[in-house]
Amino acid sequence: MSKINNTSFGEYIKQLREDKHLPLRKIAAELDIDTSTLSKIEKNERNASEQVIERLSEIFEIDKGELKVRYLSDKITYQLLEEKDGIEILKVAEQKIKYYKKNDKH
Amino acid sequence: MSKINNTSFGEYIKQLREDKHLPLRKIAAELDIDTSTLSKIEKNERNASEQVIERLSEIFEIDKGELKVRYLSDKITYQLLEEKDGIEILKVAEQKIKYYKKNDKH
DNA sequence: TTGTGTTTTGACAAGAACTGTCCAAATTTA
DNA sequence: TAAATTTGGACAGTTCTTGTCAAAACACAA
Repeated sequence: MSKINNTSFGEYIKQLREDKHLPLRKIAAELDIDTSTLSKIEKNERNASEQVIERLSEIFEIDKGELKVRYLSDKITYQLLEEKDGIEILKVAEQKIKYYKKNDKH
Repeated sequence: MSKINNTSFGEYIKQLREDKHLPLRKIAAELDIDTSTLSKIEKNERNASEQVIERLSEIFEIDKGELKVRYLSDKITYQLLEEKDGIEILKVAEQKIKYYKKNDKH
């Protein structure tokens, strides 16, 4: 199983930021976004763009792929949380992705 | 593993419709949507609303839950098809959903 | 407590994405 | 060929997302 825990994307980057005792203001400046936007990203109230994710991975020196996994898994979780058959939906999606990858259809 | 094959949602309902030799026009009327909209749904170019999915399940006498699984797994597959770590993202999402369900947090 | 820096919230306009709708072109069927 | 079916493009209306700003709420040292 994966080692990524159940911390949300927002909570995770907030944690990274606080570990380094940096204010939102500073990170937001480095990301070239508004402080309030970053605040909302940390509270999972706004999307993080591809660019923001990339810069975050640089700033905190973490793998970009891992960060994307955290981000996108969060989004999918959110989409399925109210669904009765959430887990089955994921299983079927997994089959489909494997099928498409196998057959080179992207 | 699930028994749902790798047919897309659109292809699937198109198949159901053609098996009964019914024109788009008729089904669209029953769904109370435009013929061209149904055409696009069958080609996966438009979203199917909750209501449309429900009516489709009635018209073709299939389980609504299964139809939703087909529909939503398609959407998720599409979101992840270009991602390098698609499968891992699904695994992490699965953990998260289980975690939330266990802790009753919806 | 006041003052200073930080974080959160709500509002707003601009832009993007999605919807239902119509019509004409293309395709299929008879 | 003619009729029916299917598809594609265009359109306005709506909803959702975005970046931006300013004020409110908060934390906390002096």
